Amino acid sequence: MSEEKSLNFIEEIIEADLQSGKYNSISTRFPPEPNGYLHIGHAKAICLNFGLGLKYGGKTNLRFDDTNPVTEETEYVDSIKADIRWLGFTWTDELYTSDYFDTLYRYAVDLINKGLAYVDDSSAEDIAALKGTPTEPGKDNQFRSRTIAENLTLFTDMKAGKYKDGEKVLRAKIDMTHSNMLMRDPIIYRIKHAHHHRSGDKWCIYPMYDFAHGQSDSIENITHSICTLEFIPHRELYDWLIDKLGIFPSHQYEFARLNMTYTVMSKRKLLQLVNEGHVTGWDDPRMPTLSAFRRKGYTAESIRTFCDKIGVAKRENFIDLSLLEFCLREDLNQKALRVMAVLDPVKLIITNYEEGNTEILSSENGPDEALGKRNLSFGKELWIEREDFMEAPAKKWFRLAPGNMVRLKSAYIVKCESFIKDAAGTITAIHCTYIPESRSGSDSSGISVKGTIHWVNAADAVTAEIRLYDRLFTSENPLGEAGDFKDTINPNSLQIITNGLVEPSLKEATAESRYQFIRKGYFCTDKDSSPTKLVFNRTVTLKDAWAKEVKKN
RNA sequence: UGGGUUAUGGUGUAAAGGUAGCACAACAGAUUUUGAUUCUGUUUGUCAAGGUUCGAAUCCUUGUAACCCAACCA
Repeated sequence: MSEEKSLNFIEEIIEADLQSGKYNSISTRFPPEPNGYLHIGHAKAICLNFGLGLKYGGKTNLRFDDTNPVTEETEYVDSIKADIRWLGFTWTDELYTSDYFDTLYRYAVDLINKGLAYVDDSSAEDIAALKGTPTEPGKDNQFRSRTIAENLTLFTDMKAGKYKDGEKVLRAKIDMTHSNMLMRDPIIYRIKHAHHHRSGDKWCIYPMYDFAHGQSDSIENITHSICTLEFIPHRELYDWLIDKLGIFPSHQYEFARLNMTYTVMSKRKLLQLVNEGHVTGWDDPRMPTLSAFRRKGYTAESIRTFCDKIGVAKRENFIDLSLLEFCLREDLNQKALRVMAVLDPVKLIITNYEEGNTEILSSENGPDEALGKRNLSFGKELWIEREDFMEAPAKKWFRLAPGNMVRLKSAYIVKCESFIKDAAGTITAIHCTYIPESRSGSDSSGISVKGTIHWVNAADAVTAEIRLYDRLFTSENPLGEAGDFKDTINPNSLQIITNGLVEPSLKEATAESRYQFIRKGYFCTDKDSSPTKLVFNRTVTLKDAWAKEVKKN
């Protein structure tokens, strides 16, 4: 029986609210600013918000928090929608804070009329100077005492475009000595003569986050507004504004954002990686963005499982990348078709196999019989992985070595008789004999070997480009290192193999098809791939007990 | 040194005064035509010090540590 999963603290709050009759149903929202691509940290918030909506039969809106026209673009809006859909969630309503600009403006006027907001002519520096510090209270300035009528006129003029950027701001009149810095008369409207991706040039004043977010939640009747820990200090202002405006009381709850080893999760830093060319774009498979994970071959299912496993709490966390990879492998192990591909080929010649002979062998497509079988051709000359041969075998080595026997996956047992080296010492061919009675499925040889290796038939192998991705940073915690986080960028995060050889069944591979290249890892067709030039991305390696063995010695 | 938030194995996350559990990681073994998968087992923990109690991760006291807050960003 499935064990009862304990509730996270937000589910506990919701169940209590539902039980007490505070709400009959709940509403949540996912509120990204369209100023970048979604990353794995957003996936946690998406799974939380949409998951809650699904679990408690409530609605979950997608709301673009687009109050800053200079950073936001339609490209980002589109990518965000695509990523959420890919993750497998459907929003109730697609909304934009910019659609509330008229309402928000009325709210601001309302605040002025209540004597709770004023227009301030100070410069940014002057405002900062009078704001005080966490340990020292701030001070009032002369603009704070303007009359309601004057404030109304000035604010109308701000809206009408009579002032330049930065000349004036509208501030909430709260308390310049408040212990919470955010309550020291926060700026709620600023002047920006900028083109907005949706409202165009209609506005030259834009509300700040604090004057838009809670109000938008309220307008949408969001019951549980979930955000990350750093917004805790904002909650007091969030509640203050809702109270003074007398609008629907949404409530804010905060959880700890996701941090993960070997990556960074801030949009600003990711943008830097893109702009400075450390990666090829937001969907470069080394990025922690959802579009990058998708391109690299991750399944949406695995990311959802991951988000479920990491839980939701209020304490700072630092999750092992290996947990994500575990979720991925667990899923891919079920789904990925098994095929053979040789990344670093060396020729294997079966000396006792008849010249020109070809036979068709059958191989399973995966551990699940439902995945079926496919045919493979086999002949005298094959390609095998260079690293599967060792001239002087190590301890516990059970792959190919002089005099050693291994099985060629789904084919025959072969014995290494000799090998050829060129002048530079590189092995150019390995000569084997095969055991005709050892054919897979009808093995009567009675021989058992410890090693099984993959191969492709030289007669019909197809060349492919194979991109091997590794973590982007060498440090577990790039931000924790002294110096710039970019100093820890892994110089070997991408290795491109141009002459990989894959079995011919892969010729028909379509974009985002997922495979397991037997013994090498999970791979997926890249969007750059075409029938004339196959390109595969390594999604993740297989667990490798041999590599560990080697490391130990 | 103002205010706020948080402390449970290496990493996450449970335990609502009553057996510190689960997952990942690590380690050992079995199975294996992928050194994969699967299976079995092992190691490791309540921030500290006091107190209340038959009994404390949980309650109380006093400390300690980490994180957040001084953008006309969100």
